[in-house]
Amino acid sequence: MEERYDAQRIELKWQKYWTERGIYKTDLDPSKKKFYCLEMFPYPSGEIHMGHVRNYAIGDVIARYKRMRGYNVLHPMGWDAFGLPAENAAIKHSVHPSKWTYKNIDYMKKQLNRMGLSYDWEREVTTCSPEYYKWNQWFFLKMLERGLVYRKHSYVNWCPSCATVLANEQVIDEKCWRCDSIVVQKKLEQWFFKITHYAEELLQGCGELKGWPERVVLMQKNWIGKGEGVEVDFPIVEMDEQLRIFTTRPDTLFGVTFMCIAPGHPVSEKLVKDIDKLETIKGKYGKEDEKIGLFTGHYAINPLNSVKVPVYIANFVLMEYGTGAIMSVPAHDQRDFEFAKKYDLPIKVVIVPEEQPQEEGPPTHPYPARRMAGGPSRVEGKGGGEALSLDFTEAYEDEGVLVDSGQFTGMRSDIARQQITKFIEEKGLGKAVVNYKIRDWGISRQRYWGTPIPIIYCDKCGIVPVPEKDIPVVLPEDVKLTGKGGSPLFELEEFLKVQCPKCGGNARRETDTMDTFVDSSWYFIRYCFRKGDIDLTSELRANNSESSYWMPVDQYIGGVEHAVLHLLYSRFFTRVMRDLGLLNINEPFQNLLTQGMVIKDGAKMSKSKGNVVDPNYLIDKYGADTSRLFSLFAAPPEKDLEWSDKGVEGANRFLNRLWGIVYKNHEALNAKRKTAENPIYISRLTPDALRLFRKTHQTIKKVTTDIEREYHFNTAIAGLMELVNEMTSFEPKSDEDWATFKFAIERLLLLLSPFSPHIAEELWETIGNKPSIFVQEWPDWDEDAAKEEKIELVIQINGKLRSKIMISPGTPDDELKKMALEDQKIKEIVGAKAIKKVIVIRGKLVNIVIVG
RNA sequence: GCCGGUGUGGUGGAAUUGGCAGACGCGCCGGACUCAAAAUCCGGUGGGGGCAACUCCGUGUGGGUUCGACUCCCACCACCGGCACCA
Repeated sequence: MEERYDAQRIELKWQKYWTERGIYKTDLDPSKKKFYCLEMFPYPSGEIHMGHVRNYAIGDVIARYKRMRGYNVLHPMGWDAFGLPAENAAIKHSVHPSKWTYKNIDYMKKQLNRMGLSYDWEREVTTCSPEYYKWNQWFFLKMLERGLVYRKHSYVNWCPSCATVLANEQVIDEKCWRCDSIVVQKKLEQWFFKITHYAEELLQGCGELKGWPERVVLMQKNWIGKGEGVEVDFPIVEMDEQLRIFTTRPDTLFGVTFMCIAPGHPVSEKLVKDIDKLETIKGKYGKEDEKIGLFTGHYAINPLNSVKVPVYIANFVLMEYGTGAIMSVPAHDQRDFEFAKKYDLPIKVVIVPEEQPQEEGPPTHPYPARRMAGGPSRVEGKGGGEALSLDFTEAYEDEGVLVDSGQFTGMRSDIARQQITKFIEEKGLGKAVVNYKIRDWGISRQRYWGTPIPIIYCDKCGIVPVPEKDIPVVLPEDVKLTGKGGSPLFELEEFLKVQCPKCGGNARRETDTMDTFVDSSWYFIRYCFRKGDIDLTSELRANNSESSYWMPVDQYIGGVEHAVLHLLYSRFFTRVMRDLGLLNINEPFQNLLTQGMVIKDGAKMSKSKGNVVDPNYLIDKYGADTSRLFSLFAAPPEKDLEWSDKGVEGANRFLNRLWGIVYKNHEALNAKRKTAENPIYISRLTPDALRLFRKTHQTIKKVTTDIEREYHFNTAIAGLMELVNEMTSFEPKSDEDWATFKFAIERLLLLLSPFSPHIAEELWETIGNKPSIFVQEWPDWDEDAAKEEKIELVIQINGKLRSKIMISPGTPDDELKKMALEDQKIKEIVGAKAIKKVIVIRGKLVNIVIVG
């Protein structure tokens, strides 16, 4: 054994050993309980960063721990390999995206292996390979058959200089993330996945996500955005048109003083003759800063009270939500209020704050001032209270009591909502409806490096899906990427020109590719099988298929930035696949851990801020074990991790100390076969040895429960450090001492092995055990052995710490009370004062309550 | 604006059910080793007061509940994150 801890040497040694023995290869084994441990796969950008190190260190600890716990663990890794950066690199460096991507994968795979991660590489997924994206196309075709894919015109984010559609997340402050051009809205014909078909189910399914962080579930719920309300038809005066509106506040229907419709609303062109003015409004559509409107000259009738109200075109009304038309109640909606002020429209109050019972004081005002907050107030005088002051500064949007609302006057607003809805339905004026904020998922991208959409356009037959037998539609490689915009596929005749599968005539292929989020929506299902060109659907449909064994994922780990998009899409895809008879689960991810960011100098590490720490440098200098240990020790996984050079050195120091202890004793440890597990030894232990023995059991307990309880690795590692501190001050002399010492070291190495696998494996061998430590079982602790012989009893007087005494655990309450009262210090303080009460918490404390 | 989260020493963070606040690490201070330094090892380290035994204060702020509150309740402040004309 070498005196110096040489991380590089032992890490290479054991990585080679593990790979050669294939100890991470996983097979289906129905006799064992399965555990599917998954980390979000990386985009092969070129190099791993600290975020990856943290993410994958967390996942690896869980995978290794579960394996030692006897689970059959699936722990795979792959590459989210399609995407725009590859195209950018291609243009900049004149390399093909494919070459660039595969080169990056090669390098990053080496980096991951240097971290000593326990992946089964035989299941590696690379989304840009035809054998993978073929199934994107297959799903597309099946969804098309089922009406879950459709094509429509819609507004999309368009970068004029790149000449491509951008995803929402690629638009930063209304600018293109790549070239900083202002992104515009452009109407384009695009392919959509009908995720809204599953909106209700995805919302309901949130209830099943017990193992997810609450905030992520909440973000999903908010994203789906269910709104229950009612649609009401307002007839337009002197026209054969109904204006259908949606509202969640039917209780305010009597307060309608005007109507607004979206500039893109189909009726808008019928109502407005001045097209120029309409275009002006359209130009300001969706702009948050100002509300502008245009009076159409037309009026509509409120079907509830037959009041005639003017109809406006307004830029703030969205075509995409509800019906694209609203009833405006300025007294009870802030936006309507602002609009009414601007265009001098009437404001009619129909809800006032509910009367609160006043406990004291004269009833100077019928409503508590606190709740009025700038809202409407009643003017004293006119008996019935119908006269209301209108000089308030903002809309009153809270609940209250209806006034001036016909037969519903006096009703509480929440009840009125139900009653008016019922009334509308009975009279046939409209119907109760549910709206969702979630929109269908536009998947068309005018990019090259993605999955070709398997569609053919024929002049005679129209839109023709590529027949199933003809997929994959392979992405051609011999293209020229100029960066001038537009898909290079458009220039490629061999790709573009195709025979129509229906009529055999000349036809043209779709040149758009799929959003890369499609790739990542089901990759975790592909991992259930070996890599290669498999017939995925037959594998999925097979009896006792590997997917039914492995799915769902037991633990998913990744950044919170995917809280909505990727996780929502995956939940959607899982349901689609279920309905295609390919899966028998509803939710793909049982438990989700969203790890925090890696922070340096108060900001997320990023190249533009120049505060990145290169994992290569870290592993070169300290080794993978130190790097892993630090990233797990510095903060609990779900919190942000503040980078600290000194902290890394601390982690390294700990491993060095451990190495030193073993080095100092390795010959003796190797010679001594026996460990202290045998109770005969225990009875003969010296007090020092007994203390170490007890600490060892306590540490097993602590580390195990810390891992089980919310993966609190930071405190688990702190426990390991305590045990090492204990060992440092222990000098074995007798056989019993050595047995105790060896026992402590062996347990420590087992407990350390998921965190810092190489050094644990090396020292395990050094002290005379056969590799691999990872075929060992996770150690158990003995509750009795972990128990302290004497524990401190805290004695408080009136809740303040006044004395401590040593007691035996299990001393009865009466005894504790007696001991506390007899304590010298306590006697002095209590003196002659009367004792009101004594509270005894068994094994912990006694609190004496005295007067004065 | 709406929703959610977080506030603990010089610092990253502990504290399982309301029961010793500050585990463990970093830093700092002192000591050992050394010609010296680094590394390593040993000891100390929330703040104020006291020679000392000891004592008072202390978990963002202000209240409350309780024998007892970092923990529960109410109000507020600060920071972080998500959504944002969603009718």
